[in-house]
Amino acid sequence: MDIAEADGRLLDAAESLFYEHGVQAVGMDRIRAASGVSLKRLYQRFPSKEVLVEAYLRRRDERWRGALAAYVATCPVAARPLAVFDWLEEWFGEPDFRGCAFINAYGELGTGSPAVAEAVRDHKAEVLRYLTGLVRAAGVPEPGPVAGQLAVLADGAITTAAVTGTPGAARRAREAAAVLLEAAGGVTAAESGPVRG
Amino acid sequence: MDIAEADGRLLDAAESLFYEHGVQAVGMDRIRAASGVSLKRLYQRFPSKEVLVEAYLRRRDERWRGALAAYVATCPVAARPLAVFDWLEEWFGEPDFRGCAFINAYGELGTGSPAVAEAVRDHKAEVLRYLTGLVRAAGVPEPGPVAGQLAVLADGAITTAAVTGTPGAARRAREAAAVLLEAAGGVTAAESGPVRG
DNA sequence: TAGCCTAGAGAACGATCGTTCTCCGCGCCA
DNA sequence: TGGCGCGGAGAACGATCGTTCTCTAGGCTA
Repeated sequence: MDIAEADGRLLDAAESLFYEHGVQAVGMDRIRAASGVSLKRLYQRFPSKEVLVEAYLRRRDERWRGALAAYVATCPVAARPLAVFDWLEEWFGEPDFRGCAFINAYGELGTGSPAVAEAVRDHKAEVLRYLTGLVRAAGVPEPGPVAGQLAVLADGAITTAAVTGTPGAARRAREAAAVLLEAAGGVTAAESGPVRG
Repeated sequence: MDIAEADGRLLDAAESLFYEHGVQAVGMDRIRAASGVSLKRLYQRFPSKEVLVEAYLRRRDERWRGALAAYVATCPVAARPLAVFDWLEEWFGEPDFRGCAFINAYGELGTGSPAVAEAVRDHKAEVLRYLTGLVRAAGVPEPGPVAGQLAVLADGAITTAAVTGTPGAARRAREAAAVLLEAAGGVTAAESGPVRG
């Protein structure tokens, strides 16, 4: 097993275990068992648990935003801001959905680990940047405020869906986003039609 | 020290420590030290950490909703749904603000503790009930959907404010709520004026 | 004043944590 | 083929966890 594969296995195991059970509830030995990588190699590649947690968050950030962007890119430009919420609804329906990995990690470790806190802030900032681009491309003249509102709606939908265990919050957030986009933009984004349902 | 005072001191210590550092990062002995209540009495009143955590969440739920309702009740009926976000903004500015205690606890313990998960769900359900009453009293003919949207906005604002460390998300959420209320209601709730600023 | 119940202080217990160390077996180079 | 070094398995270490137990001091009743 080369280094790249070991890293991949470790981060795969870390992601599924940390996301499902929380960071503190998962010991390093459990990650060794799930990954099949020895403890020695684990500590060679990630010299402490905090480093592994940060690496887990940063890789998840890239993958999560990549999956979102790939879905959204299949929609016409004017429909893309609302398509974000369609993608969220699909995500909420997945059996292992457990809320926002970043908010969960921040709540658990934010005060104790500056590295984790920064990774979480970076993720949220990137998402806001991405949403701002979508809103601007959809024709809203001043995209900043609306993108911020959409980001708040998305975060709220994620946490609500996690706690209730149902994906309904995505629909409510989508409808709210449609109203906000129509109120703020010169384009009738809300009328561009639901991508799903 | 009688039982009531011991309970109060234990829950005070549990709340400040669990909320600031997370549940798993705080040991029972630290709660003993912060409360001044002996370990023996602690376990007499709360026979396990999970019981203490659930009691902490349920007391915080009552206090949190009580403080919100007390603030909102000082505003005219039509302005109350938006006053919720003014109260959030004040809360976000407090130095010990650390996000939503319930979402944090759920992210940390939700999959491992059904009692905690239920306490979190109960809290969110009570908040939604409260918001629905506010929206109905403000004259919106069908308050359910809008109240759900406001709940999503509030949760999103809380998590965004926690991660960014700034209270600006409350303003964005308030503006979004104003648009949604005006779009849905027969009353010009958005025009009832900001309570602050 | 003598005996008993309660409560507090803190040691003790077994488990588990993050991290390091030991030991052993297998593959590479002379 | 023989010595060497890297990697895996897992024991070991010190710390800390949730929980229980021991010991002692003090207030109440007879």
